[in-house]
Amino acid sequence: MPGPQRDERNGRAATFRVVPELPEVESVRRQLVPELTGRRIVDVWWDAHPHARLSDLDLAVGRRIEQIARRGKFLLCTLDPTEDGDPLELVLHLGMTGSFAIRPTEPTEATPSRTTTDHVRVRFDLDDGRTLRFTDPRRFGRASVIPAGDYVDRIPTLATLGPEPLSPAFDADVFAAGLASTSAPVKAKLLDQRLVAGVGNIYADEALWRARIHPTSRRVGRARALRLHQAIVEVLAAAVEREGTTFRDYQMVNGESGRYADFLDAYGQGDRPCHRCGEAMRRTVVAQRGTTYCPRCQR
DNA sequence: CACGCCTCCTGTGCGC
DNA sequence: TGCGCACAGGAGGCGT
Repeated sequence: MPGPQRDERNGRAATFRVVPELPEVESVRRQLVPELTGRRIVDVWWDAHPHARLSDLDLAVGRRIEQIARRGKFLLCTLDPTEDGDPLELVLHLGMTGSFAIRPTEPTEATPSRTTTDHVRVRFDLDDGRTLRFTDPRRFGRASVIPAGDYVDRIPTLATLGPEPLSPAFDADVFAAGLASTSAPVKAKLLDQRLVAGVGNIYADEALWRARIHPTSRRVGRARALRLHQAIVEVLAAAVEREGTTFRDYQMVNGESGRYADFLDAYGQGDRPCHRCGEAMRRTVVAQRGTTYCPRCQR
């Protein structure tokens, strides 16, 4: 699951968190499936906060988790139908800093005092004596129970979410047409979630580097769009295969400076030589997001 | 509608 | 040592 990682930038070590994107969320999903499928939720607690994106979680009490699917960066848990036959759905989003843990259920009298500092935002007590904890320091995550599939009214972003990039629904021609009919920077369109689902800041930079497209490019012709389509699929598929581990642990080389493994070619590579042409990678801001690219091979 | 800027939040690094 | 500030970003809101 996403967690603190080592960074080495300009000779200084730093820690930061891996922001979960499609591969990381898929990895989390695969870990949750064997633990949660078939389990009944017997009690729920959640953090009341003015801006908490947590809603109607009490509706999950008494329900059984039937399936855990993923759309983009969302986890979708099907709950069994209510007495009147309406199936419910638990929608989860990790935001920037969300993570899950499954632990033995603690006695209720032992828990309240811990809630302010441990950043646990939601607890789902399960019928097997364990608790699913949703921890989210920055509160950008979300957890909502909705009538199954009622995205248009309840979670519009899900209703307008683009195709899954690792499925046949991600059509190259549709993608190219979508890029052709816009004036926004191509990176903004990748982050937008409507052209393609699940791409975030890291894999947007990686895919653009691989396709040799400048992140601020506002005119992406068909040939480059097809290249980018292919790059998105390759970058995400490779990351899913690595179980969403975006970064490998910081490693020392001959007792000198450490470096990333070769997983990342763009993100976080500012000032380093481009893995393809050796030019110094450059850092800028696109769509209010830190962006790294090669000024020579990405035009 | 499309685009793009602003805000939510908090841990962390860095300058002084 | 400690203070204050900048920075990180997914998604939602809002102004143009």
